[in-house]
Order: sequence, then C-alpha cells, then structure tokens
Amino acid sequence: MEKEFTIQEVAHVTGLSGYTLPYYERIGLLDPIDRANSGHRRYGAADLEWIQFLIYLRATGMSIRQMHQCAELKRGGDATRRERLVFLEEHRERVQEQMIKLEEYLANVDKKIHDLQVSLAGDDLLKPAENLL
Amino acid sequence: MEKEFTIQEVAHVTGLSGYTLPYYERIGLLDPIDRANSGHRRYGAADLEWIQFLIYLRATGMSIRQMHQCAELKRGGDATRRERLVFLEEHRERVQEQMIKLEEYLANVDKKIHDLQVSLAGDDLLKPAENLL
DNA sequence: CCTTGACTTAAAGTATGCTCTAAGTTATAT
DNA sequence: ATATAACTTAGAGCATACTTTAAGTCAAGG
Repeated sequence: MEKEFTIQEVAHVTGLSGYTLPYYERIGLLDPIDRANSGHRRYGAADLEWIQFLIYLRATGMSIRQMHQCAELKRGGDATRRERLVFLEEHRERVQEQMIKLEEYLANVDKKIHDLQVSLAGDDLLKPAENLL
Repeated sequence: MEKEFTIQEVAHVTGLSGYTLPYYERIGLLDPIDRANSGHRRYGAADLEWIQFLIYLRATGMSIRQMHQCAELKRGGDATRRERLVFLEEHRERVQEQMIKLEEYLANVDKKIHDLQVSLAGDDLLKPAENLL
C-alpha cells in the first residue's frame, strides 16, 4: 500500500503553505490529488516528487505560466519527453545567462562597496592627523 | 556647464521606461530632478550615475523598499557612509547565498534533464532492434 | 496660428503569485 | 456528546513593481 500524506504533512516537508498546495492544484500545476473518504487530500509519493520538482523550477525563476506548460507536457506522458527535454534545457540556458548577468551586476555593487571602504579608510588616515593640532 | 538629459534620453540609455523614471522619483528613489523652464525634467550626470546604481541593486534582487532605505542613507551624506557600507555588504552576502542556492536548484533541474536524456537514449537503442522483426 | 509630439500630474489599472476569509464539513480527544 | 482542530470550497484580498490613462501644458515646424 502506497504511503499517503495529509496536506499539513506535505506543507511541512515541502515548505509550501497549506494555501499554496490547493492553489497549485486549482491552477493545474498538480493533477487532482486523491481524497480520503472524508474528502481530505491524501498526497502520494509521486505527488511529493512532482511538487519538489515544481519547487526547483520555481526557485530557478520559472514563472507559474511556464510551470503550467511543463505540467501539461508531463500529462502527455512519454510522447512528450523530447519536448520536455528541450523545454528544460532552454530553461537551464536562461537561468545560466541570468546567473552570469547577476555576477556582473554584483561586481558593480562590489565596486561601490570598495569605493566606500576606500573613502572610509581615507577618513581614518585623516583623523589621527587632526590630533596633532 | 553640466550636460543635461531629457527623460526620453535617460529612458533610452538606462533601459528604464519613461513611466518608471517619474515613478522612482515619486517614491523617493531619486531626488527631485531639475526642471527646464517648461517644467520638463532635465537629468544630470550625477542623476544618471545614481539611476545606474539603482539598476544594479534592482538587478541583484533588492526590493524597492530596501532601495528606498539606501536612497535615504545617501541623502544623509558622508555621515552615513559606514551604514551604507554595511547595508551593501549585507546585500552582497544575501545575493551570494541566493546564487549558491540557485546553483543547487539548477543542479536538480539538470538531474531531470539527464534522466530525460537517458530515457530517450534508451528508446534509440530499442528502435533499431524492432527493425529486426 | 496651429498641429504634432514630448512632456506634466494624480490616480487608476495590470500582472504575478500567492494568502486569507467565510461558511461549512469531518476527525479526534475528552 | 462535544469542543477543538484540520480540512473543504469559491472567491476576495494583498504585496510588489510597475504601467497606463486622462487631462492638460509646452515647444517646434509648416
């Protein structure tokens, strides 16, 4: 028998909120989750795995819209594997470009940090000189 | 005489829109920009430099709220240099941590890419075999 | 002179991604 | 039995960061 998890448990282990999980389901990022007789959601291991993958996509800056595309491809099964591969490779490429740009921008912030450090060091040299008066 | 630029020119060189520039001014990221007799904005070189710096902060993920804090510190002049330095160093630290996490998440996407590649390569091995029937 | 285009403002609207509310149902512990 | 906690839904609300609109001003060319 497949282990099943409550929404609370899934929220806890994934870090997503108890609001976000039904939200993701509603907008089609998750297939309809199985229910207990009570009507309460029972997430399976496969659901957890897919949610974790969604988190990786999200954390690498993918939009909900694109994640939805990705979910649709997954629904296409094996037939869409090639398409999914291309999709993920393109995403990967965009993220890497973004990381390179991020490093460039950060280098500019670093330059400002350096300027401030120099400016403050200059003060430290002047202050003792003032003591000579 | 200091060279001055129209909003259109500044929008062009910075990549910000003609909407965003007055917006940044309104919310206090930019000091009030000098005006021509007509009332039209005339940006100076110092404005351009500051705008470019804002762009670096933004591009490294700083929120408008934090950029506003930074603008306030700048208004404090030399007295706030030490504070500004700390502020930027903290930002730098956060960005670097975020970049490390981003790499981790991307590695997980890569794993999925790899799985798909393997899966598809498996198909390619099977197909020629089918030709033997 | 008058049209065209660039500019001004305050305020409303948009896109994204959640997050919360309200009203009701179900499960659990005493 | 009953209080409490966890869950359900549709739909409203919120935070962020712009973006657009509307109504009006100003400057330059024909």
